[in-house]
Amino acid sequence: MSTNPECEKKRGRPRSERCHNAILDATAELLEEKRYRDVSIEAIAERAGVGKQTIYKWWSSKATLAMEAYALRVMERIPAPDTGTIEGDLNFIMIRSCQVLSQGHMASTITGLMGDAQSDPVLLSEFRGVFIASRREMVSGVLRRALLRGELRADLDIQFVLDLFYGPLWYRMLLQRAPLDEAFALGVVRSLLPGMKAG
Amino acid sequence: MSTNPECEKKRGRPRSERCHNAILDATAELLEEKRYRDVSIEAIAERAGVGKQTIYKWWSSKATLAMEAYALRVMERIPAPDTGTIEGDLNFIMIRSCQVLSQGHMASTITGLMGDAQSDPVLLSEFRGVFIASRREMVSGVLRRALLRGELRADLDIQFVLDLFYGPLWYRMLLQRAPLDEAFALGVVRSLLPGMKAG
Amino acid sequence: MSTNPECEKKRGRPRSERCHNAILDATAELLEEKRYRDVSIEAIAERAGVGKQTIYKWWSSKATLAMEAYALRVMERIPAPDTGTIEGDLNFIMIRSCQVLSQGHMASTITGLMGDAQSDPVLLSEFRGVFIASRREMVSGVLRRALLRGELRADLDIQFVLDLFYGPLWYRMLLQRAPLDEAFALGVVRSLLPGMKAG
Amino acid sequence: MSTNPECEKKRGRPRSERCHNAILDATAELLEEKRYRDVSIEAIAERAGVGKQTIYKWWSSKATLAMEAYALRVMERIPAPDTGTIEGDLNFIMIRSCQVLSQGHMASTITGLMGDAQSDPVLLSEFRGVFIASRREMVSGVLRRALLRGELRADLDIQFVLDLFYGPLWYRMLLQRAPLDEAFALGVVRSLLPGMKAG
DNA sequence: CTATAAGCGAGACGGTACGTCCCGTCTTAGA
DNA sequence: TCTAAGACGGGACGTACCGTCTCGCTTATAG
Repeated sequence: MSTNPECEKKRGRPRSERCHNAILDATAELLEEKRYRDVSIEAIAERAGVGKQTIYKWWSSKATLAMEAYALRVMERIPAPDTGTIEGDLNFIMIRSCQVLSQGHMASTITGLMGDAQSDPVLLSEFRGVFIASRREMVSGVLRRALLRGELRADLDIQFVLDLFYGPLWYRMLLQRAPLDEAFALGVVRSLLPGMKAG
Repeated sequence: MSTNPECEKKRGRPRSERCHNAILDATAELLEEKRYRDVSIEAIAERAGVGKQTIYKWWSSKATLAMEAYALRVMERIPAPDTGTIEGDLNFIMIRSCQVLSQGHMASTITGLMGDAQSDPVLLSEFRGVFIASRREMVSGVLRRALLRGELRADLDIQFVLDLFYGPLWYRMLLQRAPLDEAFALGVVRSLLPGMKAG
Repeated sequence: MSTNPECEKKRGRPRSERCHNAILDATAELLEEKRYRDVSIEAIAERAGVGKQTIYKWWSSKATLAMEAYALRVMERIPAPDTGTIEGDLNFIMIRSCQVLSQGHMASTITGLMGDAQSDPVLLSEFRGVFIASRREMVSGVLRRALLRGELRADLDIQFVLDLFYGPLWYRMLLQRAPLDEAFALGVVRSLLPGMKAG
Repeated sequence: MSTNPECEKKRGRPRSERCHNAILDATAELLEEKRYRDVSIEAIAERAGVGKQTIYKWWSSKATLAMEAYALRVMERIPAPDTGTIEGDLNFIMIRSCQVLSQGHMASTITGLMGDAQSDPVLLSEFRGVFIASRREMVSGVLRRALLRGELRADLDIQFVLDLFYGPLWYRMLLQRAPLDEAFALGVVRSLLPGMKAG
């Protein structure tokens, strides 16, 4: 994220923390005000009271910047649950995820990022890292715990289950065909569990 | 699709079929050569040997044009199967879908369209109509047939099943975390069927 | 003007008088509403309720059309005087000319026409014919009458005098440095007469 | 001319002198190659190897740019004479002016500028400043000198005389009815002097 | 206590594409 | 055959941002 700051030698004026934050804040603000597409680097720079070069210096693209500024903090709103049962855990996660992804320009930002990422493999993997991996790992942990408890089939392909789990959520978010409500969340979990349960 | 064809009156020079096609062809060509983002209306006009205005006259945006030019013809490559069993039908559809969506700049185009569509409800519903609805209806027919045959639970929520069916596919296509191969296709169907089957 | 209508044979639908006038009226109206530059053939056609082609059929350019529609009728507002003395005649003409050329978008139209005419010798000579020649001839007659009366030097170069007479008027109109008022009109005549008078 | 040079502050990258000149040169070149009307900002930018925006940044219109690029340097070709007599001075100025205004696309450029200027008071006064004022002031000086020498009537209205002096020249240039030759130049001076001389 | 080296704001710059306007030509149907 | 309507290729408009490039100023460490 925004290049490694732990440089061996450090001559010259050190990076301004104030400006770093101002840029991230401006980006987050603008992404809440308007759609990803309509947020320009130029506007971010102006809002942050910063030269464009300063942005380009630390972030390679609007996408990278947006991920750090906006997306990360959003992803963190879905913490790892521990209700004791796999059903409870998954329900919690799915309901929370639906809530978070329903908010504001979330869908616009995510699709925008995806669009940019399709052009750029590095960016795409960064995107996966930020938006996907951390939540997948969290759910992964939940599933492994359930396995240990003997709730789930021993031969479960966790990565594949994660695709089945998150797929419908993203699909609905992007298509906006129907709301990401609690009924949907519970339905997804209920439908997947039969194929996962032990016995 | 390129404005309504219900031309009650037909005064003035009629729309040129040649130019209509030239534009669609040029668009399709360019979308195969480069990413959605990098295809400009200007380039389409030049390739088609057409004035920009002529494009703007019939299509409101690059997205609308791209959908008509490129996407439609791609979607048609997934015909309705009839293997006799729900398992066979769904496997066929999913395998074909994976193949089609893996090709060329497909993912880039779709994400680009989605990005544009997030800004514009009209466009989004048009997008759903073109890319989603027709295939959903096709699968819907397959499921209803299986219902009549008694293969599936009578209380099945077909629309919801469709989300579960297509969700993982789109999720993988967009994230490019793993390939859309046959193993994946068969796995999705195998995982969903237990929760759908009668008895 | 607008091509000769007295064609020998006359098969097919005859030229519509209504539309001819509608075009001229629309042009005149628009030239009174806005500057020459800002009047487009397209706007004239629409205002006149006429196809563009109909305009192009009868007039070769906006300039030609404008001259016929607007300028001619203006020029006719400066009739030939006969006060009995050269001084009286010239004063009358100059005062009237100043009045007419001060009105509305007159200057804009004339400069616009001139601009177009600089590119096109045919148009320029047409312009001279419409705007210049008729008034020059009128003044020419006035001068010749005065010559016969013995008021003026016998060796007077009438064409040259006309340049001196009209030059300052156009110069002021175009530069708008100072108003085309009566003082100016009388001043011009008063200044030129000494060099023209007999004896 | 090209926005104020009174840059109190000078933050940011300074204006490129090279590009400033490249634009002016390109404009002058193009105005010598073709008519004012046919010179586009786009062509100027391309010829100068410059972005369009850079032009729009420093000049508000093609007219302003043309004046600075082309007209100014032309006007300077008519220096103030000092032959000792008013007749000699005026003859020199008029002959020179006729020569300069006869050259190339001069008439086209000037009429084009005038056409644009009729729409825009600011531009018109700028036009007067560039094309008119400096030469008028020069002639004004010549006349005042002659007044001091007692050659001219003490009550001479200099501004008015200037209209009489320059009017016929512009009139002929624009109408192209007759050439701006030496005979014409001498004729104008000869005709005006009687009304100006003292005694 | 300088020198050197970033970081930073400001903003000029070459460039690409945008969406619009109007040009002058064309192609229909109907008068 | 004329007309209204309007589609069409084309050219230029003026604007918005892109990413890069100077500048002068500021703020550090290294000599």
